[in-house]
Amino acid sequence: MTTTNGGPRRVPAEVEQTHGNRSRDALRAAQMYYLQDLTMDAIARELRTSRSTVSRLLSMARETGLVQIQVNNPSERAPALEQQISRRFGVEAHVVPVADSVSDSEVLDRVAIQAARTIGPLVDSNAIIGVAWGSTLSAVSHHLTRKQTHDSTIVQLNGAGNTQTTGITYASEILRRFGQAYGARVEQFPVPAFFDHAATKTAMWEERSVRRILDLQGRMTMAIFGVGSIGAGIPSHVYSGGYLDRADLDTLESEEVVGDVATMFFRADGSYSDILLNERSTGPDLDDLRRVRRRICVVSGESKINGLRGALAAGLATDLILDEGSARRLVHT
Amino acid sequence: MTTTNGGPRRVPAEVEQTHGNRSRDALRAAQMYYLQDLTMDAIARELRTSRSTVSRLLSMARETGLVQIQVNNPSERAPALEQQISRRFGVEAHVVPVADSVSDSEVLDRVAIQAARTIGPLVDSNAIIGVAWGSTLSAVSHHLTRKQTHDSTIVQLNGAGNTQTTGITYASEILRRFGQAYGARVEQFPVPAFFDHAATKTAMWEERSVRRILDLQGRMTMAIFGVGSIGAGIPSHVYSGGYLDRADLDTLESEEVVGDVATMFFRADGSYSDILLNERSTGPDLDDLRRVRRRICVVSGESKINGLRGALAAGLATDLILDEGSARRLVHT
DNA sequence: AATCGGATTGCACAAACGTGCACGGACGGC
DNA sequence: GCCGTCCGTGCACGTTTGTGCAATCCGATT
Repeated sequence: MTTTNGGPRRVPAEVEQTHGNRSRDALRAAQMYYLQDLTMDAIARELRTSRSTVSRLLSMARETGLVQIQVNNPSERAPALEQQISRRFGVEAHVVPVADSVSDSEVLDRVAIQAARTIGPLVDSNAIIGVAWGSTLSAVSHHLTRKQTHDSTIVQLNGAGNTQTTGITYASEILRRFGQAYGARVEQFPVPAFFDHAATKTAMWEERSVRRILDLQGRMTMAIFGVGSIGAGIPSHVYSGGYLDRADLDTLESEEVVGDVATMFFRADGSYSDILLNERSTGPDLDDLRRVRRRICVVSGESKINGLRGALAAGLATDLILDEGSARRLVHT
Repeated sequence: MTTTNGGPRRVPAEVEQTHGNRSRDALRAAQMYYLQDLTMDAIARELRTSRSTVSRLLSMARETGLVQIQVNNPSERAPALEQQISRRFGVEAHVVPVADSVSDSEVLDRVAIQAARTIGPLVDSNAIIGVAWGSTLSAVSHHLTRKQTHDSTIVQLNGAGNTQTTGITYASEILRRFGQAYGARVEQFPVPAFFDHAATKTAMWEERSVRRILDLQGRMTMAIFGVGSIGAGIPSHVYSGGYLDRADLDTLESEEVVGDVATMFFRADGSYSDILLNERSTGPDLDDLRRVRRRICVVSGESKINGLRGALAAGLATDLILDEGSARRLVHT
């Protein structure tokens, strides 16, 4: 029992204490609210505080991962869409329900929230998690729920520098959020997205600082990425953000590239071995990527469908999280 | 779903549909509410229904186990009480936070709710779960959350008949609820709680119908029980419900019995091997009980503390769920 | 065809909840 | 010691949610 009697809050002991009390209260409140179905009002009385404080304790408990809410659609009857996708493409599908009427940006946001909550339970201690960057991953990173792990590492999948901005704060912001959410070390990959000359890449790849990252990547237990798509709709970050020049884009087109994962490109049939630009890209070799045990692909918006098809054909993902509209287009054509 | 054949249950694809829609909607709603943080109002619009329906869909989703809410107090800093109990008694302790001011019956209720939710995640497919009876278990059985499993069995731990009532509806009601919650078969144990003569028990124990139950009990993967306590406070069901006569009670006292689990008695030091009444009791041999992998003991109210001490000394439980007041008394004396 | 009963819906109201705001104590720099 | 800053609190308000009730739907029975 650690309540002060009625009067003002004394606690001459340390900040430790105060903090401890707060988080202990959060746990108590969470148990009473979620496990015993008391109202916040009742909890407030037992905790000798105000209802608003209880409300805040509870949101803290949720945010810090003290409370975890899972939604199962267990084997019994996974919605038809997910089953079809699973069968046809050999991935575990998580379809995010979204009515057709909502705007693209809202779809992204909602896919991101659900992706973050789906990923959470999959993160283990001692994990090495590769994370790409891009608008999708950025959105996801904003909604991660905290989960304490030991000895986990977040490693950047591909360089982010480009000719106009360093792009690094953008990517590192994403990584930082992941690291913070899971209490993990963060390893950035301080190279441009693309080298101008393949030879430079070859040279850099021999540098020990780079090899350290490559080594980490080689030992990834999980990778999280979106897809870029060429063609219909809005071009993704990579195609419009100053990473590639006109000539590069033309080359891609003539090579029938449909999209990319972590700035490594592929065709509609899933082939990628002889695409020139990949020689200069800093993304992970896709053969290597495919050896990672858990590879989570997050996709929002139907404009990405072409890229997604290619990525699936290439077998890049084990898990696919996408909005309902895209899911439907994926199977119905 | 063990309905009598020829019942009103038709399922001409029509109901299938409707029912399917409803449960699919519940899943969608749950995802949108718990995974995407939409308000019920917004969900109602996307589902083209009213907000109240969404509210009901969500409570259905919770009740049927579609949504699972866990509260972790992970290794980090398990509350001091739980750690102390774990260390001193070698059980995993789950302390239910309850202010001192609330009434005994409310304590029981809240312990029961939290126990039910704690047990839920531990139930697996192919489980054989032994369940005792008594006021504690009855309370727990009222709050179980549904969880679909395959090939699980609920087996009654000890007979429930007595000289005045058959006591069977009471016990079977508890079992039925467990079975329903986990989609499990229910195996009753149709014998009295105590035989009048030990010899009758010996004879009955050779009957094949009884052996079938004993065999199941021998293969239990989990056992759930409360404790009875002799001495302070209100006597538990067993001691007041017409199961034992005056002579029995006197004998127990002279043998220094402090409590029971599933009508098998023990002393404060945990010994039980030479207690006469156990020869006539239909509860599981405590040596056998101790071989069960997971043995969950639910205790509410400080009057049970004596019995609980004995049960812990006898090593009957692997997991202990109890209210905060009892937990405190357990360690502080 | 008429009717019955159970299940499901939306409405309306009350209860429960989240959050901007202002207050007050604790801490640290000056 | 004094003041600015930060953090946690309770209050008040608007929003969100649960639920009793009556209306309605749908299949089943007579």
